[in-house]
Amino acid sequence: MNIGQAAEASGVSAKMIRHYEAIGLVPPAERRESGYREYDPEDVHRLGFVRRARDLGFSLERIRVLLGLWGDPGRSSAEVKALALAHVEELEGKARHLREMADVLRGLALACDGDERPDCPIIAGLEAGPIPASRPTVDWPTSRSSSARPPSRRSPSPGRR
Amino acid sequence: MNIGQAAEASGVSAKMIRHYEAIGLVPPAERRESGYREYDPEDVHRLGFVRRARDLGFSLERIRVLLGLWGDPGRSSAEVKALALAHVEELEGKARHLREMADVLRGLALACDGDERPDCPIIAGLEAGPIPASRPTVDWPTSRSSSARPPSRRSPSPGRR
DNA sequence: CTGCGCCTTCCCATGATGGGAAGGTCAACC
DNA sequence: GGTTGACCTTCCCATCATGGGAAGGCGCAG
Repeated sequence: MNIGQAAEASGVSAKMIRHYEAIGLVPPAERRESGYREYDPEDVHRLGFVRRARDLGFSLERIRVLLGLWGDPGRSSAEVKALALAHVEELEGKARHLREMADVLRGLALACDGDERPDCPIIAGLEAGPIPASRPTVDWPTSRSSSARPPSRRSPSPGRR
Repeated sequence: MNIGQAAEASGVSAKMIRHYEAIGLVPPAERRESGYREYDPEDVHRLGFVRRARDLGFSLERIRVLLGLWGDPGRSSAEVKALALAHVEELEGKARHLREMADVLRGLALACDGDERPDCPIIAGLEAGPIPASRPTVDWPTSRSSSARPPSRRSPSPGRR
């Protein structure tokens, strides 16, 4: 079958199939005399494996390892499990991070009236670091009128250039 | 102050400060005769705003909007709140997605003995379709000999597309 | 033979960030 | 003064996974 059919059958786009071949994630497909790639069910099966691993959030590099384990008759399920659990940790870490950001932002939004007035704790929070424990927003000598209307046009610095 | 100092004070790397300037996220910095960029506290303040917005997961394009709202005396807090809440939704959606993937994978891992034997439901799950419990019999020639592609059989269905 | 759809390769773009090279500037120290 | 080392400048490349599109070749129905 052609790459288009393999793509449809596996759920991996033709573009990606070529890419996976180019980076050596999957073995180079057979070629017909015309140069067309030729796929058999085994190839499609492998591509489906890759797609499902992607669907579970595995990076291509990890999938490379998974493919190796898949094809290794002497693999131990422990290896696979360890890889999977490490990945689970990673996914959960990312999810936690996203949720934390969402929580902080929702906290700010809750304090925001959401009316027609400009006063807004969300903006205020972004202005003066609500995010705990990151970097203390240096209290630079706000000598000039910079404490209220920041994004105004550039104020003329004395001298220079 | 130089870009390095502005970077340290704002928590945004010098590299990124230049980048933000290049894409027009922040106004071009003043230049000294030498070509060095010159930053004042207001610039640092704005960079800090950007960094905190990034820390909350806003994309640079959204931060562009936020900066506009920040500097707009006529903004309504409702606008800001709407933007923030939309972003919260997005963050939570992503978090949910990650968590779902993690759950599925952990489910597979729980079913995996993790011993010396090669049998592994994780691999099996990746091999065959949708994760749940269903298992459409896979009877492809799963010869794991890596590249023994036996029958280069011609696909009998000519009508492409 | 024509026409159309598929295939090929090659280049470019995304978003946010960083690495590093080649060369200019600043400030301090002897 | 001269040297040195830290800093700055621009420019290009890489990441990660994916896609868009151009230019040209192949396959098959009509």
